Amino acid sequence: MVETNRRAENRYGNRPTMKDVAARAGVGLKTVSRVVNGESGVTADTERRVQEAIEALGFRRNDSARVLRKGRTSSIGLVLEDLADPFYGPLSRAVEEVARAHGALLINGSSAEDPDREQELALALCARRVDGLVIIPAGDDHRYLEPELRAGVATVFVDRPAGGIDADVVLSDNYGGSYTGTAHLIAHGHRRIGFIGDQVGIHTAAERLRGYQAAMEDAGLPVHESWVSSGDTHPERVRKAAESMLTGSEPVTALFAGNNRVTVTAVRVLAGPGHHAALVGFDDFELADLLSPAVTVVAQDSAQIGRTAAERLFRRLGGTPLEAERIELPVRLIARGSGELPPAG
Amino acid sequence: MVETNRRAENRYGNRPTMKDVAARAGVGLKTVSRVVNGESGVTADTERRVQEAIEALGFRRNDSARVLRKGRTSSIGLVLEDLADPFYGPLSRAVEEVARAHGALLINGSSAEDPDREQELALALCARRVDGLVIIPAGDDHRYLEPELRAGVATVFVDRPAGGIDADVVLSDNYGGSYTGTAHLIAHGHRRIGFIGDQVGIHTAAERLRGYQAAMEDAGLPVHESWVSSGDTHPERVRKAAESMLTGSEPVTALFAGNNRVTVTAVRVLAGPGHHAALVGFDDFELADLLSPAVTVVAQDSAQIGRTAAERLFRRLGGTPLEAERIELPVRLIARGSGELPPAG
DNA sequence: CCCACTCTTGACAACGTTGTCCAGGCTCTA
DNA sequence: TAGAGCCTGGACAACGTTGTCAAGAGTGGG
Repeated sequence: MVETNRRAENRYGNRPTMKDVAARAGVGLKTVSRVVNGESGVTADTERRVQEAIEALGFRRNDSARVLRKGRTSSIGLVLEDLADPFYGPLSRAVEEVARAHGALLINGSSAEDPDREQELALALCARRVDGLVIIPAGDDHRYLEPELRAGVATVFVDRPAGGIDADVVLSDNYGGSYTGTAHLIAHGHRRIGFIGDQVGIHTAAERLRGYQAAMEDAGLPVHESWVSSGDTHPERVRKAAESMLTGSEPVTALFAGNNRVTVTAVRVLAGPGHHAALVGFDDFELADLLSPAVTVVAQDSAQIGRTAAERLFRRLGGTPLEAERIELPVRLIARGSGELPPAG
Repeated sequence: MVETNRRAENRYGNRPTMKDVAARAGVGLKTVSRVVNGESGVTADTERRVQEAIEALGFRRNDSARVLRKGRTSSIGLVLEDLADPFYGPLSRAVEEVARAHGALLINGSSAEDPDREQELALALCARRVDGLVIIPAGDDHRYLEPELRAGVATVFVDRPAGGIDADVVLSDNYGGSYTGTAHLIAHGHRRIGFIGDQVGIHTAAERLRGYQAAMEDAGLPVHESWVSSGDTHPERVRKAAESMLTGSEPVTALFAGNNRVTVTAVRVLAGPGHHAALVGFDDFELADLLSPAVTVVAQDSAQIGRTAAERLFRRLGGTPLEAERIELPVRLIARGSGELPPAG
């Protein structure tokens, strides 16, 4: 009686177990296990009886118990910034596809760019004993993962290197892409070019800024301090930054936007009255080609990044011993028009 | 020796357990459990010793074992069509936020609109013993979930009702939205309006088609058979459909696009030379306001849909007994210009 | 006809955690 | 100072599964 109560309270629905199936089919526990896992060594007749019992009871194997016994969960974790960001959708999907090909499920969570939340999430995933982790870092100290790495949790970082630990990282050629994009503007006659990017604490943002600066310097162009704006990518801040660059005492004739969100805001500003400037943005986005002018971008392939990271992770899981490596993927300048506007005042 | 080997082979890294922590701290197993779970009844001194041992060994509780014992996983599953689709990003994120507020993790997977894959995923999630499921159906028979529902897995469907079982569903007013969008075109003088939608087997697609037809009928307008095209949303098919409607013997002067992917393709077609027509699309999309003409849409709030579904799910998990319910969320016509083009030939 | 072998089957322990329950030591009061 | 009561800590079983191992049934060859 007490036993019954406890079960009814604690557990949902009191699901049938292999024991129940075994009892109903009149076979041993292990035989049920064999059938459920498609192992050999069960006669057709026995298997049929077991299958019938499974059907009748609506049995479904409890993977928690299985995991406990086997030590592998066949699931991997993905910590990203924001699932709703169009950059991460394809990335996440690509990771999922690779995981699926390896028979693994994907558990993911958004850090909302908060380092504490990143850590909380990553550790929660480790507590679930995911086999591996793909992390898009929000923070810059990942020593909290040391025990996990030692315990064999395969870990690959994406978009930015890990801080304080030695781990794989897959990222785009941010510096080179930014350099190329800026050079594109210079090649079309621009000499006063503004840069609006994300907070410099973020690795990608810093790299992209560096690429812009190098391109300017290599072209012998000065960079007026009012031409560089780094900070959060909130539309209002970006809008103000863009407007002051376009109307200041040293007005720019072109803008380089440090990421997709900045680019979109920049497009909106430039669509406003009286603002004419060329534009190149980092990250491609849907419909960029249909705007007028169509927006020239430095495109990174987020699906490719996700795929690369996930494949690396499964190679590690497969047992291949690998040194921590930095894998840099190329980016591609897609010229569509907005970068070719002449710097006519 | 044999024991050691087995562990080293099967398990990753041989993580420390509470037993190891207990041994190192010189306390009992249960005391470690108490410290880890923040339970009372442990002196400050004992707690400190245990904490030190945890730090030193890099112990992290194994949630699989915990789940096995407790019967609840504090995780929910989300089965959607494609994480990379911009409609599902915000939805997924919203579900995640609600889950987070309830201390649960989100496991998600893409069905790729394949019913078999949907089932495979949903059942895999059930095997992990997720506490609840949010499903965007790809198939139309969900009786395979009956044992799970009986076992207490809270389940909420999104976007389309479940087939063959009695379950909650959260969806947009597809019929009404489509009716309103079509009526908007009619109000601006269009009499020959084409409809391009997804496969009619899909509930939302059928409802939207119905809305279009009703609006036409209520306005006393005939619907020429060549004006309706249903099928997959592959750009090439949509492009052909649109072009034949625009250039056929009964050319349309306006298009109603049944979902965001169709809308985008339609925009591309209309941007081509010689094609002039008004356009209203179902689903809003980023930058719709920056195109020329800006695209008028019937917008559904995917984040709101996700939030509503997840909240419903957690109310069920909280123990509130609820009848299966159909929750229909309103949609909103956002007039931006492309719907107001006059039907001038 | 018996032995050796194979094939099927089931008993049992273990995975790492938490709930139950009891023991021992302490404090406080009469 | 003895007894009652409280607080801390630990032994043990159980969660549902799988790996190990051994027993029993059946088969074929000598």
